[in-house]
Amino acid sequence: MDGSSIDQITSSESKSITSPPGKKLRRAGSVIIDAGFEEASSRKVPSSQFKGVVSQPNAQWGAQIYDKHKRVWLGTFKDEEVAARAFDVASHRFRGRDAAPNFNPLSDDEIAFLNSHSKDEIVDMLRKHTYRDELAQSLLERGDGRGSSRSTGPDRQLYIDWHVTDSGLNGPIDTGRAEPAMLRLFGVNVLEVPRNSGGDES
DNA sequence: AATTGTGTTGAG
DNA sequence: TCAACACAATTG
Repeated sequence: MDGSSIDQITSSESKSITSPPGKKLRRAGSVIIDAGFEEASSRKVPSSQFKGVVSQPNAQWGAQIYDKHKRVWLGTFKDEEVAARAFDVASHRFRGRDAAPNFNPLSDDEIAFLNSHSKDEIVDMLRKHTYRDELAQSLLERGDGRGSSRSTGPDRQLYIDWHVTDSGLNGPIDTGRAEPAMLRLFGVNVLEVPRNSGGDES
């Protein structure tokens, strides 16, 4: 596809945006648990406070949802929150409005995206950790279909930062080029960087 | 060997 | 429906 020069992340010491991808970012507005108690001998992993999230023996987190007496595995995740939101996504897709999400209800855009895919597809995305990108991709290509020609402008690049939003989108978004307005509409911080910067990131 | 995902059980 | 636990299947 676009094998040539994906996105050169210009370092850009701009203060408006936070750290570049690859760095662990702090999340805001999340629930912080206090895992204060631990038994002396038992190595039992602490149970998750989130629905649909189970701890794995390896100190990771698994997400699962039950559909018709059957367990549907949603994959394993490094972060408890991500696993919890994976459940939220699946929950919305499986049970529609009856879903009991761990976090805020999903945005209309995301729900529309969910409804445009089968359960298996959504589960597959979650398990392969590609849901976020698929969702972003879908939203970026949406619209009136008229502004798409302009989005391919080669003289600008977008640096996209992320943070946890109410709509439930998090993680880095890989967009070659897209309409900033579209991204902002989705609650993503977008910084347009002129190409001549060409800095490197540390 | 390490990790993921399933079998299974038991509680709500 | 839900998750804890045990362990088989899978992956590196």
